[in-house]
Amino acid sequence: MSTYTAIYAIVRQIPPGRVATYGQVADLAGLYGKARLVGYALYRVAPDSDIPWHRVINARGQVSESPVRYGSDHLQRSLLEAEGVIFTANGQIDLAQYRWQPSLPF
DNA sequence: GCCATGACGGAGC
DNA sequence: TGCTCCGCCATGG
Repeated sequence: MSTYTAIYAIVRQIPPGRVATYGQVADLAGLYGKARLVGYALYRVAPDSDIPWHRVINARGQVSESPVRYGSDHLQRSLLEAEGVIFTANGQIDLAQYRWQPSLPF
């Protein structure tokens, strides 16, 4: 049982076609203000897991790019588009439309 | 055990 | 809206 266990549990609850921000996941996991840990947790989990890591984006509605990802950000965008998430010409996602709202009934 | 780093967020300009 | 700086804390050397 580690700190990341809560993070993984939250990410697994994100339904297809929806996205959540790092800060939102951190908050739901009881780690308000510690969004960095969420990013680090997803970096550790890797894509060979059953966790929908691609549904987690930053607060700006964009896919975070980093040298350590070696272009997996492109994969993330493809996975989201496959679920019906539309990207703007600026490479952003309309959070007002796609942000996961766990408090509201589906 | 200390130091640098990082898939981030928010405040300040 | 965009850039810079600081705080957060787990991980690796």
